[in-house]
Formats: sequence, structure tokens, C-alpha cells
Amino acid sequence: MTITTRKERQKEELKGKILQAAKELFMQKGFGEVSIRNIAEKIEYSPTTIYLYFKDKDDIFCELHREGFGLLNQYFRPLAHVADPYERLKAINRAYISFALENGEFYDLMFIINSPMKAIQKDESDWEEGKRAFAFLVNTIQECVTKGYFKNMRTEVVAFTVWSMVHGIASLEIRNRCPVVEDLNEQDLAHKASDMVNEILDRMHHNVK
Amino acid sequence: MTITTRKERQKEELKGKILQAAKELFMQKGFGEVSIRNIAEKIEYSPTTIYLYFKDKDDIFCELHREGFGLLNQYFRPLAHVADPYERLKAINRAYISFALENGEFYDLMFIINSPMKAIQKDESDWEEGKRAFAFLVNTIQECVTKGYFKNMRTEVVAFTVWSMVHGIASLEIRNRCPVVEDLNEQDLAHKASDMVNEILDRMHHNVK
DNA sequence: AGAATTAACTTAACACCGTTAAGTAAAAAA
DNA sequence: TTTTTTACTTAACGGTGTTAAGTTAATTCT
Repeated sequence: MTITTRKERQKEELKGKILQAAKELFMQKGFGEVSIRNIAEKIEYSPTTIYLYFKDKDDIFCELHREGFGLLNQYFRPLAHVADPYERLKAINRAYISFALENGEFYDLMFIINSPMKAIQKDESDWEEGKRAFAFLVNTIQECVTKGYFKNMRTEVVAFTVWSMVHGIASLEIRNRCPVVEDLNEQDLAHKASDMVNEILDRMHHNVK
Repeated sequence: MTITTRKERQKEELKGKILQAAKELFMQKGFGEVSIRNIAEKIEYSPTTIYLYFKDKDDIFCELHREGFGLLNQYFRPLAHVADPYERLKAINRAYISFALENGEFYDLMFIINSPMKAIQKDESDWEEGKRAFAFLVNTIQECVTKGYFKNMRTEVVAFTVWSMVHGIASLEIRNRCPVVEDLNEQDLAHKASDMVNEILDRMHHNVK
């Protein structure tokens, strides 16, 4: 069996190489500018070889989509140890915005771009990690609510509001629709943006001094 | 001169027909799926004719981009007569979300899609109507601030926050990233979403009873 | 060991795309 | 009436995603 397993491992390796090449290319050129032929050239195989490992272009970017959510959850993971749910919520906002600004192309793919969603909506399993990320937010807010924060508000409403805010900021920035905020580097922007969101949060439950 | 003006009028007419065809096509198929060849076929001219009236594909969609902001300002126009700035602000939110959900493809083009921005950033004039729309929001908030709303908050911060929220909601919905809110028709969704935003607004300045 | 099968990959092609260069036919100007 | 200009088209270039058919080497079967 050792020989067939080697074969399988090699197949997996090539699949991984395709994915890696696709990721690098589309991190540097943007999703829309990467073609199957580009990827093929990068790994020095013919374009059609890629179709032996992926159903179509969407299939490749679905895999990266999943990887993106993995990365987002990595940003979230350390925050699980923040005891106070409200502090954790604020940290989630910071982490989310940092993730978006530091991984613009991933964020684009995950939350903005059109193409991969057709496939994802069919195959629900791809969305798994995404649900996990969202559940982390919802659960944290739930804890806040039981601790007395966000009086008279439904948890999902708070969650959706928070998400809309951070997504709004991130996507406006990524797609260059920010006539207001300018001449700031990535990190300062992340700070400023998350401070803003968290100030709104403070006001949402009357915790302002 | 009557003959040359007729010629000019005819040229303008064809330009208008191209724009109209482009708009219809991309309202029904989405921006990404419309090609120059599609548009040409629809108006029964050869594809290259279009290049006699528009520099390139971006140029067409820049024109539609401008038209989109015109339409948004039409949604806003009646609200200028709302005397109370805070009520006007809430109405703006409702109008914005309604506009976004009722004109998804326009909204996409104006605030989400990538391609036309290269040209727009060069030629600042296209952004004019966009600025006007944003100025309407900012001025309204400014009035709110001078009336005592949003204590201790800078006007632009409030404006950007509000915009981020409504844009976040609109774009998540348009790009199908809404695992939470579902099975709602367009109008109910617009109501629900704007109620949500406006509730947050109420909380932002402690006006909640 | 030799023949048949399968696996891994490539070449060639299809039907699209945005865009440009060159050509045509009719109208206007000289 | 000849020349120039206008309005448009045909043909082509280099690109795209994707598929069908072909090739070559490794594996399996007899």
C-alpha cells in the first residue's frame, strides 16, 4: 500500500501547489485578474491539468474561501480567553477589521465578490467555518445580554448591526469608496475604525460616562 | 445649421440607446455578465460602433454610475423638506436602504463593484453627484449636532458610522452574505433594516425613552 | 514477460471576451 | 465633380474558461 499512498500524497501535493499558486497570484493581482492559465504557468503545468484537480475556477476559489474563514477564526481564537464578554466583543471588532484590512483579497473573496457564492450556496458544508465565526460573535453578544448589556435589544439584531458596521467599514475601504477617511496607513486605519465602532457600542447600551 | 444639429441629435440619440441597452441588460443579468457584444446586438449595431461613442467599457458604466447617483438623489430629494433634522436623518436611512434594495444592480455598480473606480478616481467630476448625496447626509447630521444630538461626537464620525451601517446591510444583502435575515420580501426587509439602524441611532444619543 | 488497462498530463480547439486597425459606402464640402 | 469627412463594419489580436481528443508512462492482468 505504501506505493499507492505515495501516489495519493503526490496528488494532494499538486492540488496544494495549485491552491498555493492561486492564493499568491490573487493576493498580489486581485481575484478578478487571475486566470487559470496564470495559475498553470506559475506551477509549470498545462492549464487543463488544473481541471483534473478542480471542477472549475469557482471550485478553486471556494477552497480559498474556506481557507479565508480559517484565517479569520485564527484572528478570533486568542480572544476566546477574554473573560469579560463585552471586552471580548470589542476585541472581536478590532480583530475583524484588522483581518479585513490586512487580508484585503481574502476579505474580498469571502464577503464581497460574487462568483463563488453560487457553488457555496449549493454545498452548505463550505460555509461551516463561516458559521463558526459568526456563532462566536453571536454567543459573545448573548453573554453580554445576559450580563445586562444591550437592554431591550434582541441578540441577533445586535449581532447583525455590529457585523453590518464592521463589514460596511471594511468593504467601503477595500473597494475605495471612502472619500472621508484618507491618508492613513493600514494599522492606524484599523485602530481608528474599530475605536469608532466600539464607541457606538458603548453608546448602544448607555455605558457612556 | 438645422441639418448639423439634427446630426448631432442623432448622435446623441444613439449614445442614449447604447446607454439604455447597457442599463437594461445589466439590470437583468448583472454587471459582470454584460459584454460590449451583448449591448451591440441589442441595439443592432456592430460591437465596434460602441467605441465611437464610448472610450471603453468602463466609460459606459461610469455614465451609468453617474445616473445611479442621480437616482439616489431622487430618493433623497423629497426628504429635503423634512424640517426636523433628526427625522430627516432617519428618513435618509430608510431611503438609502430602499434605494439599495430596489436597485440592486445600480447599487452594486455604485458602491461594490471594482471596475469603474479607476476611471472615476482620475476624473473627479463623475463623483460630483456622489458627493452631493454624501453632503446631504453630512449636513443633516451637522444640523442634528447643533440641535444637541450626538453629544461628544464629531459630525464626520457619525456620518461615516451611519453610512457604514446602511452600506453594510445593503451590501451583505445584495451579495447574499446574510445567513441571519431570510425569507423576507424586499420591502419588509427594507423596513426591518432601516428600523434597526434607526434604533441604533436613538441609542447613540441617549434619546431612548 | 508481454499485452491490456489505467493514470497523469498535454495539445488543439470552441466560443466567448475587450479592443484596435483597416476598409467601405454614403453624405457633405470643395 | 472630385475630394474629404462621417458613420459604420469586417477582420483580427491576444486574452478568457472549459472540453474533447491524444500521448506517454506506469500499473495490472494473463
